[in-house]
Amino acid sequence: MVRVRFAPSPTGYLHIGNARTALFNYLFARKNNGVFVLRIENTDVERSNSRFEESIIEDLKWLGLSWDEGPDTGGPYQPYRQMDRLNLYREYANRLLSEGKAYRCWCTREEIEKRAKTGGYDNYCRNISDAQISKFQSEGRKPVLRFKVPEKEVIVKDIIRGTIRFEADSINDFVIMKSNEIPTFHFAVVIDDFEMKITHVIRGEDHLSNTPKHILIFEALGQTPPQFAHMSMTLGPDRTRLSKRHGATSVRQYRESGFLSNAMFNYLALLGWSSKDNQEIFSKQQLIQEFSLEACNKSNAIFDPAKLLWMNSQYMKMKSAKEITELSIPFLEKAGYEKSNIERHRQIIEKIVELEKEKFRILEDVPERVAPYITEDIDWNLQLLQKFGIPETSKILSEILPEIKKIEQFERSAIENIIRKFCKEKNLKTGEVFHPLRFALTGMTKGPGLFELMEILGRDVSVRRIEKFLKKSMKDDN
RNA sequence: GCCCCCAUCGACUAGAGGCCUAGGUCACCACUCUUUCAAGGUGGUAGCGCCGGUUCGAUUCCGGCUGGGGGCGCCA
Repeated sequence: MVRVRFAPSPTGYLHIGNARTALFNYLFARKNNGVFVLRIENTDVERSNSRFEESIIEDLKWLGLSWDEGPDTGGPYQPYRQMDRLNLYREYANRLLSEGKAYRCWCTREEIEKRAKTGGYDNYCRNISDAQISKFQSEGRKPVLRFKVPEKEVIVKDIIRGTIRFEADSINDFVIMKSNEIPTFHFAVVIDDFEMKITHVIRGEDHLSNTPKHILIFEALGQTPPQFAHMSMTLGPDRTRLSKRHGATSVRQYRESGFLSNAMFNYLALLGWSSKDNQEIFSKQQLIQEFSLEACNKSNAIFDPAKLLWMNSQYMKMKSAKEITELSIPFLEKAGYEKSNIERHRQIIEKIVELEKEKFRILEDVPERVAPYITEDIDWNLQLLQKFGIPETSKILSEILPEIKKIEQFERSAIENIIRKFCKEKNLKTGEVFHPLRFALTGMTKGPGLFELMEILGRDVSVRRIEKFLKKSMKDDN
């Protein structure tokens, strides 16, 4: 039975890179009918914050990465939390201590730095006398527990990278229990991974160099290490680690600017993994079907928001107008429209969305294009009409207005007939009429087809807007 | 400083010795479609880091160099 885990530390929002790690774990678990575990690694009491834990969980859910297990609380699955498992770590730590595989170290950071020229700790406390220990104790020092690293070469067998050897003396005795009796990452991960019967550790390459430490702990505890798969890292455009200065790097930020969960899911899967047949758009099911660790790329990948944007536009097209409308509501509210106003215009919004759907890249694109249809006051920026000439277009509009008023069935084909007839009679190019008309009606130089647009607006609103526009353009002209 | 990983268009990648005149996608450019903005269609620019081997033949195998990334914390 395949069992994998995603183990974020709640020290910030869910990062794009972490989300990708979570995704790969998830895909691997689902592909193999395995179990996906979420474990919150909150042993850094200084930096951990439950606020971040909550946001990470929300974002994982949003991405559709659901986990399958949790501590026994009776309710829906909670994640495992390391701070709830301290007794467990202490138990194993004591065992290593009593077996002589770990020892107490009393050194201060300053002392270590002073002694060691390069590299880290010099294993000073491995063999100190009882007298020294009493002295340290009497000074009130709190010891840490260090792992006694055996002198042996460690071989890491990695699914993605193959076999990697680490020299015998490349690792110093490292801390496994801090002086506050909380385990360090290296220790807690190992204990949890075998306690949770994790079969495959899929994580970022930044942990590759730490893996020998982990393997050594597994061995000291008489456990067989899980299989490892170290994924390439996600970098920013300047090839350095993706970080805040690269702009939006959290899942949350993309979510809030109107990216679709499925698009993000799909895009992230393509970062460091690809199918053999050039396919780029995958449903979640297809991704689960096709995914394999062996097909993962070894080299680091640069996160490209432009391709994400394209991917998102593809998913926007796939959604129905109804869905897009529904999803847009928060963005319309954010753009300043009252909830009641949005509800009142719901049908109209949906119609516009239907017409404009393939033009949206993200949900945040919706409000602008929907605006003229849910608000009364149009703010005409006459500059935009400059190339047609304000006086000329005003003349055309005042001439066509009576014709529009006369249309009985105010629906697109009737409107089209009248307007095209008008163009012909006046010997005008269609563009000379269509563009000013669209502008007068919506205040925009872009939008749906003119006739569809007018049908949606209705005769009353259309007439009123043209009249209002004429009034404004005359005034500006003088 | 020591250790580890990586190396194909600007980006994501296909390629697992001859199928490569290096393929696809994003971005970019041009053309096209068109009542606008888009979308779409067609085409284009652009890449195997360098030096040695191995081989009849290297993008593909080996070594070195260079470059990039990561690790060496009482952070995870």
